[in-house]
Amino acid sequence: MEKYSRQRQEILDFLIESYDHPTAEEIYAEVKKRGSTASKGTVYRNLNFLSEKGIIEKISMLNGADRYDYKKTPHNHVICSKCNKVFDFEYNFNLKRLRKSISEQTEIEDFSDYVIVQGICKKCLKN
Amino acid sequence: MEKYSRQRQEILDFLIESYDHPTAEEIYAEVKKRGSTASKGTVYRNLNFLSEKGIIEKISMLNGADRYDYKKTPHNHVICSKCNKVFDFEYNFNLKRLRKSISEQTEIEDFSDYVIVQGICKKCLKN
DNA sequence: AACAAAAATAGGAATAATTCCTATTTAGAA
DNA sequence: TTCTAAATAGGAATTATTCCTATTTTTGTT
Repeated sequence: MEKYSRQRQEILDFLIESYDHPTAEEIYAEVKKRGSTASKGTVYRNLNFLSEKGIIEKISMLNGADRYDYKKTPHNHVICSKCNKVFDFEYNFNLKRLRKSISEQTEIEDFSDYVIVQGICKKCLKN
Repeated sequence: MEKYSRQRQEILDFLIESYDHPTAEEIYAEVKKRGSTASKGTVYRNLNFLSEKGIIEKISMLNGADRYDYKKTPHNHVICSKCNKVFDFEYNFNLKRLRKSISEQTEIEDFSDYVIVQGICKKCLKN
């Protein structure tokens, strides 16, 4: 019996059409611009709600604010540790084998269906 | 011409013998306990310094403070998204193929030599 | 050993990101 | 339409981290 408030829907709608992994602040600014009454607290609460439900993904950054991504099709993330830009990539990890290996070595049992890699982007390499 | 101050050395020494990916706060508390004069600012400054040099790794958390890890031998991290515990694991990713694939799909060119996976640990699954 | 310059420190203020609080409003079920 | 749980607004509070500046330390040079 989910109560989907107007605000929650507006936040989700924006994420669905976003392709650039916005921060909570950016999401707040954009939905406000579009006329939403959502407060900052509401934005954070809903981002957490949606990511706990597995509808969106919260991406933890090495520096600066977390970013959010609607889970369209399964994909992985690679993050530039200098400028914080997040890129999507697809890759056929052998997930079954990977999970087996991890659960043999650690206490982790339930897995995300994506992987995170860090690196440095072309632009930042030049500077 | 590296200047390795006493404080920097104390911080690094503690990380070298740590196996549990402590936060800056925990590192600060522990080196203080051992008699270091290091201030919190110094701890943060040195953690950033050491991770920029590639000597330690800064691990970005989904919630709560970042964690730090001395780079002993190359290994990957899997993080429990509930309790934030970080586990090490080894896995033979085909890094060459993975990197080629990522750089074909994104702007990333320079890569970290490890991968991050998220999941939920046994203990948290029970609750 | 003494000196100078660059680098690093202490300690606290400032900032950034996020969560928490409470009175009010709203969504959805009956 | 009414009721109640859930959600909201808006701001205060908290947490994590960076920044600031006067002082101290380190290291290379004599």
